[in-house]
Amino acid sequence: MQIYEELKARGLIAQVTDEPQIRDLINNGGAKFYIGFDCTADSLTAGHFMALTLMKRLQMAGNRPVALIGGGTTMIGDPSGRTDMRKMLTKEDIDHNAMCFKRQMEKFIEFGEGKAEMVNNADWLLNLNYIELLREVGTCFSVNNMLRAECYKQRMEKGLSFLEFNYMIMQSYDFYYLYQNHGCNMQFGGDDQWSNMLGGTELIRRKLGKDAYAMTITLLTDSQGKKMGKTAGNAVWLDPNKTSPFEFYQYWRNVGDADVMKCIRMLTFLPIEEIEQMEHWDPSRINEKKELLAFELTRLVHGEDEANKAQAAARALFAGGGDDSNMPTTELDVPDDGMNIVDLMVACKLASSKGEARRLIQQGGVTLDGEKVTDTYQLVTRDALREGVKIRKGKKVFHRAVAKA
RNA sequence: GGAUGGGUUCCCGAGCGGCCAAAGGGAGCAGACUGUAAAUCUGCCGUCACAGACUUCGAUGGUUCGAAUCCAUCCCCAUCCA
Repeated sequence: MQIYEELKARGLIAQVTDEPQIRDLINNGGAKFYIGFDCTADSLTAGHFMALTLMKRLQMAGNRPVALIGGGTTMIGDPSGRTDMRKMLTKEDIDHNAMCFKRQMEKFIEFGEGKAEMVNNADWLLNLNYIELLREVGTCFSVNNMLRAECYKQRMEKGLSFLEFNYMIMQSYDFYYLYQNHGCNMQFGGDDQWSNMLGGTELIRRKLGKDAYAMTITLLTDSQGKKMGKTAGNAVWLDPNKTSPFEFYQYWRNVGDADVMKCIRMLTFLPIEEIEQMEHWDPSRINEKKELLAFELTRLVHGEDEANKAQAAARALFAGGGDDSNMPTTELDVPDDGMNIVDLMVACKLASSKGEARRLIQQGGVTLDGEKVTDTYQLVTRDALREGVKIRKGKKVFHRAVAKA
């Protein structure tokens, strides 16, 4: 099976500008494609992960990936899929974030001579001259058309600033620039990027009379149509300091039944034939699939060792057994007379306030070393903490607290 | 620049002088049921020294025994007019 067919079989392709051309191009390794990443945070998320896997898949098929870090576009902020303006980031924050992105990507994709390239659009966007730009590319954009784009339509009611309105032009310019200076003939992105991407192919056609291609990947949504890769409104990060490998594993271990196969198909590198086989597994093996998904993804992001540890920890905790050495742990400075359970929970970030910690205890949701906590004043001695105690919040959150040596 | 309607707790959205830490919904958390799933039901859902106290309703001042609610100024947003 060739790469285009494989992507299709995995359900990754959402929209394409010219299917026969694109198929031909990527199946023959003739594409040099880019994906842009706006650096709005200091770590990539599970959402970006899919884009990274796509780069890798295409790279394995002989195509050349270009990872574009949006040091320039982040200065503006993409209004697509947003109901209000993004927080404005400072140049320093953006640079810092771009560095973090770079480091994470390098772990996953091979950069270097003849391999993947990494560019930062700050390098060309930041020095643009307003009047020149207007005369050069401004003439190629029809405001009437832009306003018809879905991404702006949604914003017509809530309000859209001129700053954000220009995002599409900047992204289009990126493609135009990369086409000319890096030989990029294709752009990939999430399907919320579709109109921005078309802006680029259009610009290239008008300015250069050449064809460039665009293709979007299906956003990973759960069976209810919600974007995946978030817990409680927070992103699942790829940075182990922000989302530990254990938590990362757990996120995927807990996906809904209806979403497992979709995730395996879209995110893992298991051969497509093997995945088709799994479709026919007995329904009782559903948890096997979830473990497989969680393990595979953790392995890809954090490495084999971490994946093994996370899996061992999860099995120990949920299937009984004693190996709790890989549980998320907080080291604390403990006073001589010990710590109150409530304070302990706040210190371990298991509760965001003491009130919340108390509530959890009152509702019977807290277990300390296997014993249900009933008293909000319960003291945990320093000796106990020196050994380390196991706190369980609810059904699934396990945490170890240990006194600093 | 003018006219009108707005800015309420994570989000949407009621409240329009005391009964308001503020209806309702969503999200989230916990409990029950389960399979570390979904659906459902129950409870919780500003902070603390949790009896009670303290801080919050765009900002700042003011009126009042008392303000999210009234007044003034300012900032921001939407719609229409320029």
